Amino acid sequence: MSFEGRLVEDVRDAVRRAYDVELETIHVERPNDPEHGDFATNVALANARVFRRNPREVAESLVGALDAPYVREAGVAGPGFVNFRLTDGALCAEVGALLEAGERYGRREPDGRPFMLEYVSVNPTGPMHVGHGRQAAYGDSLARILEAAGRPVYREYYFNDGGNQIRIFGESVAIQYADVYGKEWPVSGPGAQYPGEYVREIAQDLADERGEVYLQMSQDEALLEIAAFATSWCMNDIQRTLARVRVRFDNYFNEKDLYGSGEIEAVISELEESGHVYEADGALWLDSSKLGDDKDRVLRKQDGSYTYMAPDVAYHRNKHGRGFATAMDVLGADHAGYPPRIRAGLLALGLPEDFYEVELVRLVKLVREGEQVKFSKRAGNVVTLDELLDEVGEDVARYFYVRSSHKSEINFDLELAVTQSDENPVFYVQYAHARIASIFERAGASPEDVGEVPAGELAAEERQLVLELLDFPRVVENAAARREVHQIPTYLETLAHRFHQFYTVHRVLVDDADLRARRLALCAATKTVLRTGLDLVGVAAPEKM
RNA sequence: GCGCCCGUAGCUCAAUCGGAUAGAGCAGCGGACUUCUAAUCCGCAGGUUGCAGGUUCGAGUCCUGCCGGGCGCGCCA
Repeated sequence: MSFEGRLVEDVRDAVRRAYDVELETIHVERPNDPEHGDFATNVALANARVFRRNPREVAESLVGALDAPYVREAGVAGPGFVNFRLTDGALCAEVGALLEAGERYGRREPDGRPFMLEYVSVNPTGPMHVGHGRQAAYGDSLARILEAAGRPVYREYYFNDGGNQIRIFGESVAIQYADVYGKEWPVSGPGAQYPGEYVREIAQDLADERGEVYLQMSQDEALLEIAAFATSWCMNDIQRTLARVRVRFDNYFNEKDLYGSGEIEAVISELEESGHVYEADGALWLDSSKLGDDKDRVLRKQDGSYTYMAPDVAYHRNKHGRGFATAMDVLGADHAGYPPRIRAGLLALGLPEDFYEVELVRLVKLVREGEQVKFSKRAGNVVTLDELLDEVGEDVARYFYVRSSHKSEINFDLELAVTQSDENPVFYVQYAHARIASIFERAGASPEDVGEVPAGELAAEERQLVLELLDFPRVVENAAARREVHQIPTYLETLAHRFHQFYTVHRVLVDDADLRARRLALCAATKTVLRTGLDLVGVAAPEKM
């Protein structure tokens, strides 16, 4: 158990002894100012009313009643905080426990029903762009963090290879394909066409692989096959890019399967039985306005075809049927209108309210030479994720994507990203790791060989470093519970800073055997946590830089 | 107009779900390498946390109202 957990229990005991009162929540935290001790609690302040005494007085009696051998010093401060200072021996022992746990430190064993996480899910009509990159980085990191926090995670990518967008996309490719042979493809309508060089590339590949056949067969038939070729081409492209940024999925779920299995019809009739649907203007509506949405939504259009909502509700229903405790969608902020209607549909089906969860990831604003780059798929001036990766590298991209809260917009200055890459905080963290590796190389030892941690007095920088290391499990837990991936980078930067401070002041490879062993243990522990933390956001921990 | 999200140092962002003197990086200025990697460290400067109220021992954090920005509000996906 962590010090925090132990302290909470011992403070609870102290309260019981002093006042014969049972408190539910006791908050222990690490003060900002080291002068205030290693840990502090505000129980006296928060519960002054319960005790009917002034907070400082309460704090005094709690200090008197506290029985915790690992606490060297407990004192009252400020308006009524109780500050704790731990013994160096206990801190050293904790570092030993950390090393014992190794890669498992900060991680819990997976337990409970699996958590379904859906992310990216971009339509196979083009390459991934920089906005998708952020969703991929966030989603994959969140999956890793949830797993570390003990939730088994199943990662799924939902893709649509039918529907209107795909038809238009197929036609766009067909036009270019015909052009390869100097022919013109008869356009079916005024619909939008996909711009971008990759359309031509697909058409060329199609021509190279299959030849002229599609110019001979019926147009409808040809279009189907061309669209199939094109979407599969794009899926390959997307998967290659994802692999490049170390983002993986357990399953790719195909929308077409929902049509084939009859699940959509089943869901529609179930909704009809629920009494939440009605017919109007020749269409079938869901009374979603009664289920938290802004207005009612159409499920089946006048022409008898479904809106996208029908398969999407069926899809989430399908997730529930597969036994997942939670289904979370990671979506771009431009899809903010989507969750309320899906939620409405699921509520109508009688699914529990907490089954469906959504995290919206803000879009990435691209800046080039101080000016914002407006881009849209339609205009064809997208900056692809691959281009970004070519410029800044995988580690920088992944780290930058998740460094700030997914709820805030980020500006990505392309020029700056390249020219200032040396000052990127990701290198700061990686450098700390490489520095430690270098110490072990010099010592002719391996971090795995570090055994017992000889107890002894710790210098201020060592204390700060140890306390930071011991905070890691809480950070992971917190990041998972709040779905805040950016807490990991924030933590890693603080930890790296603590290490660099320690490194500057204290020499590790000294003659004194105990001191050397203790400092090597500190280094090994830091290295472990840095590597684990970097892994949680999919960034490499280099041995050399 | 309605709904959701966001306004924190010149810039990019944090702030442990109400705690003590709001912190980092970059940019600026000044220091520190004959010793394990100076991609580092230390110091200085930089703030009315958009504005105005409210809740209480205590507010960047919670409530209300404004101001400013983003996104959404299709029988498109």
